[in-house]
Amino acid sequence: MAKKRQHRYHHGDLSRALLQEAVHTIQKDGVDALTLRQVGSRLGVSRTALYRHFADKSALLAAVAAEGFRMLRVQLEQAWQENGGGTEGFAAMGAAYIRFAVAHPSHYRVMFGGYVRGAAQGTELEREGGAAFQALVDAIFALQRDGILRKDHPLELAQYIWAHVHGIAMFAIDGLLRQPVDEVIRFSHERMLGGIVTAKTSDQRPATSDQRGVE
Amino acid sequence: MAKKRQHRYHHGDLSRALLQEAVHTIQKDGVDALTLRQVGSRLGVSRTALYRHFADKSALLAAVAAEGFRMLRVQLEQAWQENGGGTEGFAAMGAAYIRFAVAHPSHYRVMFGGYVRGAAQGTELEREGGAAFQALVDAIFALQRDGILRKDHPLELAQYIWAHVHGIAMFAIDGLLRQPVDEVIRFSHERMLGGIVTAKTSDQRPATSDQRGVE
DNA sequence: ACCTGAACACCGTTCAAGT
DNA sequence: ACCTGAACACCGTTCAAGT
Repeated sequence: MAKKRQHRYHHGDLSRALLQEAVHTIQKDGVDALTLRQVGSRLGVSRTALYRHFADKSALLAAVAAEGFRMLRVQLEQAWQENGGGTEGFAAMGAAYIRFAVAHPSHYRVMFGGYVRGAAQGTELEREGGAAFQALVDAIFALQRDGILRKDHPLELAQYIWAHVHGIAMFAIDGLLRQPVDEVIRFSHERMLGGIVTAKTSDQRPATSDQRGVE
Repeated sequence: MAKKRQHRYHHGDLSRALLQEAVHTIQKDGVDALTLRQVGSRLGVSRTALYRHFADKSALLAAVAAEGFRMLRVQLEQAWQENGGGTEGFAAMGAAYIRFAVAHPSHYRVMFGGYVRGAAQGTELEREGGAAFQALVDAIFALQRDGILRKDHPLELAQYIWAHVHGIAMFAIDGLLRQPVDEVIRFSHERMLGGIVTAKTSDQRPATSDQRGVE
């Protein structure tokens, strides 16, 4: 519709606009279709204007990923707190994770697509990613303290749980889930807590010596 | 190394050579660094020779993914059978999955990197991917029949398990695992079977919040 | 500071032409 | 059938130059 050409400099927050436009493009056509030139021209800006705000293309993608981790962390913390922690909060957190991925697939794909390999030392991305993971670790601490979860090494347990929701999230995004996502969330939560072996009527589990070998 | 220029046509199986060279490049420099021109020139072949064997770049990647799924399926079936099925076979299968991903990260990344979106209808890729998944479903059928696993909907259960090993595999490939991969495999298998809730059925509240992981 | 056009060294893909 | 070089329409990135 013949967007009027701006001969003035880009007014507001170009950095933010570039980020949004990149996310929008990835959402619509995939990350491989993202070109800096098109992002610029969509915004009525020169194709090199972007370099005033991002070092290069991978820096733009790193910014997308960092934003994604920040949004994810907020969702996770919110889900935990609004449900008062505990088993309820844990379930809500898992659901929030998967729903975030489904709601923001382009962010999610960039976050875990390996586009951000080398750029991850001491950057905003690393910080935000670590903070999101920490939100889960904190929840696990609390659940262990309250005797709800096993007293495994918290980091190992967090990794176990994160890997699972990550796998579900990726399948959901890729359209590989055969059941509705809410059903998968429910099933996953239940089986994650209780395991997948046949439910014994008498006793719970064989005796795996009360304490696991430390370290 | 001044590879002698071949003025004759490429002798043997160019299709196979292209595939191998592509995998090698992805392994070394990542999938974004893969260029058809370089693959051709590495093989001492014109940069358009590839189009006699693959429709385009995404077809080449689809072939990499299909090969990956075929190799994975073989590994899974072998692990299951060589361990005589049952709980042992199941554990071996999970370990084989993760070890495959670690041993062939470039295949694995292409298999699940979303590079193969649209091209997946009725193709070799879809067939191979389906066959690999079926190997897991077959094992689950057997485990349910033998009363080892809960009688959940097999597909749902297979998806639950696959999502988990997939998540672990991705983390392993991305270098995000904080523990040795074999330890993660052991831990995952144990918790997947038995769940993550506190094992104690009797009351017993001994825990005075023992040593937390000091990370 | 922030933006610009021109230029460089690349891409994937097509196509008429060779053997 | 299989391979080739030239050509087309793109890229990311750099840089001297504008305001």
